[in-house]
Amino acid sequence: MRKFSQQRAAIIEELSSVTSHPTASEIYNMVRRRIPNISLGTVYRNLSMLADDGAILRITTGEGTERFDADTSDHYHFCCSSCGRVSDLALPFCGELNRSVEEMTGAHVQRHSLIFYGECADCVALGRSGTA
Amino acid sequence: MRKFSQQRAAIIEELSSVTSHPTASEIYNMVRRRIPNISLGTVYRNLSMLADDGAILRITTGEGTERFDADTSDHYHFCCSSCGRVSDLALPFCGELNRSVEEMTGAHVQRHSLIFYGECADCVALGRSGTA
DNA sequence: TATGGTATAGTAATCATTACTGTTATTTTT
DNA sequence: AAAAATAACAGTAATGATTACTATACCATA
Repeated sequence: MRKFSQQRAAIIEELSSVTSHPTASEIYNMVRRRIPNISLGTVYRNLSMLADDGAILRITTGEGTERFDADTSDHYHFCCSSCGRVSDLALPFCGELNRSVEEMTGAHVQRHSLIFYGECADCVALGRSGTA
Repeated sequence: MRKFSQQRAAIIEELSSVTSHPTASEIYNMVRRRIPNISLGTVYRNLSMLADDGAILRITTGEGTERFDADTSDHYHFCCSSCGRVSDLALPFCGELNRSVEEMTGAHVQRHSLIFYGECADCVALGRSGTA
């Protein structure tokens, strides 16, 4: 049975306290304020376990590093190519898509990931472009 | 102006000859049959340039390594968690989604990526599960 | 044929992530 | 509540994909 460690609790709490979809090392720095000698490996291991359990979401944007989200409700993301930020979208979730793909392919579909890429409103306003 | 090198031509040709969405090192091995001393760095650099130019597609599945696709038409992908294969889906493409997100957020949306995850029909039939 | 620009091969470096090892914490059993 | 069993930890080393670097080679044009 899975044991309840302070480290795992702190990771969940810190991740739940933000909406910024932090990376593993950002979470590491957040948790270190509470548990100064926590190991980066511990953060990675717990994030993986939690994501595998479905307790948190792992977001793969392709911009180098994985990001994590404590909000496990079905939703989609936007990733800004200029500042690198990832934000939630209030787009309706299409659960039926999974069923469509199953019928179309015979595969067993577990989930899908929909990510939009571009320049966020802030970056557009500031005239930034291209450079992360 | 961008120069047309044999290496780049070979990379495009090899990638166009398959529908398997190979990784950079798979493409490296394919091209090496024709240009034995081509460098892995050359493959990576050309794949990046081609993807940036929109001449090929870069597919980020989150299963460790990036994959590439010579088919640049708008389409979606399925990624099998058991065998790791990535396949094309004949799902209708929703270009209007980009516009919706723009109106909703004020961002400038360039593209979106929709990937389905699960166990492909072959793996379901063979009773494999979980292990890549 | 000299010049400037782009690409290349080969190698070294980077960086996110994972694996390993001996120790500590948590749970379960007595 | 002590002991036994097991999961998790800290710290560090290893892995592996990707990028950067450097000196050389190719190609076009003046």
